[in-house]
Amino acid sequence: MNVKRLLNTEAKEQEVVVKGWIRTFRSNRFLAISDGSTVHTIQAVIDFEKHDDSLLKRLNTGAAVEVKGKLVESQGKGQKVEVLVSDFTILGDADADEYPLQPKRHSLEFLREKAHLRFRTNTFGSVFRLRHAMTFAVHKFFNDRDYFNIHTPIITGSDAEGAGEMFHVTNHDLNAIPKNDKGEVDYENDFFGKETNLTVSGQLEAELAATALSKVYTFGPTFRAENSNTSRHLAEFWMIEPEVAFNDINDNMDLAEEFLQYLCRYALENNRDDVEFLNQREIQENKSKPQQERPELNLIERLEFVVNNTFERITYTEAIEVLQRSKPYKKKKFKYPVEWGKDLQSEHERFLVEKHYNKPVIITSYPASFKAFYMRSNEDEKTVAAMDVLFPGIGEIVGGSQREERLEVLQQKCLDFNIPEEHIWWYLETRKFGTCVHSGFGLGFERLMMFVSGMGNIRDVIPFPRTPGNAEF
RNA sequence: UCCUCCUUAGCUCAGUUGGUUAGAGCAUCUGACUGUUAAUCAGAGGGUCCAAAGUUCGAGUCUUUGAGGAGGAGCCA
Repeated sequence: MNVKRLLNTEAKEQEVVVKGWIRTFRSNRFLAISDGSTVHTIQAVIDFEKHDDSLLKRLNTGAAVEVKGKLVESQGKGQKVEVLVSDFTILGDADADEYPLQPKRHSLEFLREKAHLRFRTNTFGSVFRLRHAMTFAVHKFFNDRDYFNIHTPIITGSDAEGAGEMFHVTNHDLNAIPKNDKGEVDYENDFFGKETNLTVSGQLEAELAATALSKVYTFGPTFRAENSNTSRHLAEFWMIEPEVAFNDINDNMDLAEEFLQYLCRYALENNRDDVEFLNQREIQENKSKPQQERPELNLIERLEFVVNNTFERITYTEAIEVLQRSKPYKKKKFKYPVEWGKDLQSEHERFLVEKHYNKPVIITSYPASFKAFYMRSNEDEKTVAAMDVLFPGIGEIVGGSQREERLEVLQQKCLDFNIPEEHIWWYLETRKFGTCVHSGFGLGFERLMMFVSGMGNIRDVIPFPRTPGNAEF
């Protein structure tokens, strides 16, 4: 039985076996053992007079142990039950001189460099249990609503997405790259016979499936070779992309809102221990920050806020008007200009979400010029049926749109965006045969994880982050 | 890629205007104590002050360059 189940077991002096790793050994008597099944440890009480001193000395933080004994009600105050140890075995030593994790606070930066061991801390244990729960909740949400999970390719020959810089995939000898007559790289004789990359989005392929299975979603790894050095970007991340036939942009917004609320509620209801631990961690961390930088709501309050409030829905044009009427605009506090046709900057989004509306905001109908080719043109022909969901502290957590389903309009867009039709002939054929209104969006899984865990750096919500200059482990 | 900041003991951090032998807490080791909750108490050991070059009688402290890290911007999820 694991620690999580043992802690919820009635103590009747029954014989139990616990295997796990030592967190602390206090007073030569009290062993706190974690097996990762829960944020809590189980206390094992050792009668030190009955055991060899040299054996007790090896009960260091980090060592793997097996203890046998009776499960009894605890005499102490911190826990309900504990194990009265009759026998214990040290399965794996952890030399206290060398083991880097001590029963004290470590910085997240330090633990990031010890990513192979950071699973053993309370914080990362909670984060990664929560990550599993969110993964499960994503699949449950869609499965319960008759969606089908589609595995879109990770290696792609499609270069039409334009979502960002791509990592090349090749089998060529990089020290002697074969060139063709024109002096260009000879992809014809490469493994796939054409230029290939790691996917930046499964959306185009998901659309193919949606135009037959109606309701589909992808949940897979995504790669961007952008040189982005921020706390919100990774070179390798996981993205969820639902795509739904016959949904228009409003249905799409409804879906995104319901989905995000479901996930936040799931964390609160099913991972209460971990969320509460992370809530306390954040409160402790904020104590050392100046009052201004502390969030108004704590983690649990923020999750409850999302669950209990509808998202504000405004158009890009309305957002510009709100910003132009705002105090920071009039006092010239914004660094970047606010005018129709200019993209919203982080400072503008933050103002709308964190100051003006003070709740999640969905912005729609962006000018076509700074959105992707596949987004559906609105009647005004200046804007497209795009939507961004903005969250406090995170910024853009969801980006999506109604897709352009009219073949001629899409062909014209390809021309405008310099996308050769022969590159995406297969995509265009969905518009040629039985085309239909359809919509979808992308949710960055790690951005969601930042929100539900309260972690401020995206590198701390994925086990082994991939960022520019770092692919350790 | 750009801007700003940081790098001092195993970890978290102090270190004043450039001035003798660079400090604290935790961890480690030795001992005491033994129903503790990051146990407590006493003592001890532990430093290439990120690297290189420079200014200076003298550099942890000032300058330049480099490396690593963080925050912000851009791009986005």
